[in-house]
Amino acid sequence: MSAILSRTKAADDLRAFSRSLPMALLKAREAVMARFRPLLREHDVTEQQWRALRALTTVEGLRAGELARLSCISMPSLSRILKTLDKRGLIARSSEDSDQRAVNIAISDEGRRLVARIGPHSEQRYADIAEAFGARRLEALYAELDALTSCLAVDGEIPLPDED
Amino acid sequence: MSAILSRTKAADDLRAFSRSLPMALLKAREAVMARFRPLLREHDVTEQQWRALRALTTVEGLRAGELARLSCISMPSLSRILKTLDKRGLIARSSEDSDQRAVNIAISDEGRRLVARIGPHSEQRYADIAEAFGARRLEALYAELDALTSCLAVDGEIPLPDED
DNA sequence: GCAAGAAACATAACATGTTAAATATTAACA
DNA sequence: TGTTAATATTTAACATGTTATGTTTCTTGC
Repeated sequence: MSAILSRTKAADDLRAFSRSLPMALLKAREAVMARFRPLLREHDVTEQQWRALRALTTVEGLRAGELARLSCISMPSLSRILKTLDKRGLIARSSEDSDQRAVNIAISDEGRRLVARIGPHSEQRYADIAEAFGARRLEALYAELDALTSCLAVDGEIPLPDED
Repeated sequence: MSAILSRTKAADDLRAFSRSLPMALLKAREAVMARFRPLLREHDVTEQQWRALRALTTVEGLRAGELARLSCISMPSLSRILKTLDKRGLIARSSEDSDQRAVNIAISDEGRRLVARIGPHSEQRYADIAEAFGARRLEALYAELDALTSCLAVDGEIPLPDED
């Protein structure tokens, strides 16, 4: 019976372990990304490269720090990613006149074409997810995720974009 | 006025961009992990090492593949992590008699002591999050995340642990 | 039994995450 | 003005994620 008891205890602990918030978020993200990764891979861009390019299509001429915040990529990673995107001719970098430290980044025509090629497919996959899970339900999940994020945000932290 | 128009358009696109499910999940996860990382760092374990150790306390004697699934770590990563944990004397590896390919992994006494030291603090941070966000609300979020994950799971995919 | 295929891990190669430190430039201020 | 502190970005070092491939060990069909 000790065997049974310990087995039961193990099962309970396991359930507790599986009920970890970071892991729940990780699994959900992984499930979502599984729908996008093949598409991005077909076009030889990584998830992060895609996020950066996508952000660059929304605002012309971003500074590195701004891009990092918008695309949720850490500066060290972004620094490497920009090097790659630059080599591939998908972006252009230029230093700012008013502040020589700053780097201005703009998407190139080729980068824009790449986004234009991938974009529609990405939107389609996104629509598939919304349909499978329920559009309304998905909106509610967004709201809860945003709430959790801002609820846990420390003062010095990056806030969510204004929801005016 | 063209400037105003383009600015408005950019703002709209930006909002659409920020409304990306992968990024919402990423931000939420990041906000949560920000509460745990300092603790883990204090004890010189990474997030993934912690997940592996924690899983190993729930079931004695796991095979590598099982541990990978339970802790949501890919086999290549786990392979490296186990090497590290082994070197640090936190786990023990042994080959299985019935199947020479399989590797049995067990947490060591020292590993168990480490988990015992960190565990309570981790639980405390977890409780803090539950209090800040609302315990009930957090449970609901779990349920939605699990639902999203299984909703998007492809057939060959790893299912969620049984919720009997 | 044995050869072909599957399974369980390990390794390799490249990209990214995380932390700390370096570099260059600007701002602040005594 | 010159020295110090702060800012923007980069680089370094190490750990992990992702994909592909290698290795060993079962399994299966013949």
